[in-house]
Amino acid sequence: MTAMRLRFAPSPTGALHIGGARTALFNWLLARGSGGQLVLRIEDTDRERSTPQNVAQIIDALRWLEIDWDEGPVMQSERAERHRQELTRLLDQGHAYRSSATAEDVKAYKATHGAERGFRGQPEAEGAVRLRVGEEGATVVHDVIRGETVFEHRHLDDPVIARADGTPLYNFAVAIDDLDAGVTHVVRGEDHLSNTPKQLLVLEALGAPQPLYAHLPLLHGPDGKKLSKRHGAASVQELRRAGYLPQAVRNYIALLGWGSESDQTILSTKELVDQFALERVSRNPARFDEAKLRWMNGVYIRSLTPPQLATAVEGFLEHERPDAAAAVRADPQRLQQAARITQEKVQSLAEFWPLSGFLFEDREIEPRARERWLDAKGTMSLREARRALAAIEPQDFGEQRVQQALEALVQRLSVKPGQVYQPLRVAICGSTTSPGIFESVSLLGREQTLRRVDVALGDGGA
RNA sequence: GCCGCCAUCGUCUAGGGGACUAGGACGCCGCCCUCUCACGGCGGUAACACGGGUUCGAAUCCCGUUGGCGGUACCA
Repeated sequence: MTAMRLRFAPSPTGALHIGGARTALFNWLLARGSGGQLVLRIEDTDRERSTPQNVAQIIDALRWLEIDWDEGPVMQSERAERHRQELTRLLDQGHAYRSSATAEDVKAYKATHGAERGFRGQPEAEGAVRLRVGEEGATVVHDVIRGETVFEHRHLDDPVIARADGTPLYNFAVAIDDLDAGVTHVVRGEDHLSNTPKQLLVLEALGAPQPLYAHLPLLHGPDGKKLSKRHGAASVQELRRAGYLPQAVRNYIALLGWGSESDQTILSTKELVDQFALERVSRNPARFDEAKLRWMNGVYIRSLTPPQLATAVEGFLEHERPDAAAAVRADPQRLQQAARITQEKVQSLAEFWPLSGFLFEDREIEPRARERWLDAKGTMSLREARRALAAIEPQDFGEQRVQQALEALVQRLSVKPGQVYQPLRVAICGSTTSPGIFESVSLLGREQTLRRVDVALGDGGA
């Protein structure tokens, strides 16, 4: 594959959304797969909505996703001189003209000339700069994903490419920037397809070479509407906060609008790089389905070694629950063991603390759990369990020994296992769900276990 | 309104004229495993938007309709 020059060019008007993340990923996969480069450009020419905070947030999100770039970030606003230069050329050569026509004027024009008729302004001394679009002919967008789309010039308005004060507008700046950056492939969302002829026309007026285009299908929320907060985690930041692993997010969003030839669902980043091809990208819009991401995240969590999971959990807690992070950091050994026994029970990093935090802190017993399992019968079982566990020497308090003791008790009492395990579970973790009871008890340790049982029994502590 | 893009299970998709009684994954349902929750295993549910063509033959090609989406800013 020949090396491709790609670019990811977000506008810093908000957080990096899932759609933007996918665009970034696709560009990155192409760059890495072809031995090419990826340029990061920040399109901040919208002075109203662009903020440095958003820039920082986008860069942070890309780093978290482990998507890196070879050049940039290039600030579009810092290229004003270049833009002005080319704008002047266009004006001088008569490819563009100034016009004070407003959106209202365009509307009025269409009312008399027909709605499908492109607007043509009269050159004036002042006003915004419009690119002259010919009456005849058409501009054809050759899209790697969609094939050819023909835009007839007579339907196109003379687009405004710069404000009256000379500052460039998107469709102009983007054409110049892609040109100067030597971009070979413009891979972006389908919402830009209608913009492409304008950019092509700018390039043509400049006598400049044109890149290849690939317009990705748009991403929607579960209801088919535009993705928004309402749909849960819609930005990369939110995904991170929800406890997803970056590699899982990469795998999942790669599958939105693309599928490997082998029909594989779980693909490592290397496999993604090796297998991704623009030619296999779908033309249909896709919906973001968090249920599948959750499942996939679980698969990735289970594929981690306990030390790796421990590290991920710690990083997550540091970000989301500093208090819990401190507790967990105080006992790295236990954290690793906790990771081991929790691994197959969670689908996100966020579930770790609720499920296994009891290994690091005392917890109130949930009222419903107490009601259900610490009644007269449960209390009796719990006393028996306490006795059985107390009989184990502290240094023998391993999983096997705990299991033996408890299983023997179940047998002796001739009750269902749950009749012994559930009250014990509730006593040590405050809830009816936890990692396996033998592992949990053993990890908690003899002393802590007995103490918590006593508290639950009302025999000690408070 | 106008210009344009798109249309296979609920969702992501495979499919590029006969291999399709339409395959995979998630979800959902059932069974098994089982100390809770999960994991895992097995099985099941479920789709070619509609109408015309073209063809011996269409999910696959063409046209139309409908629907969804995008653009239509001195936003990006």
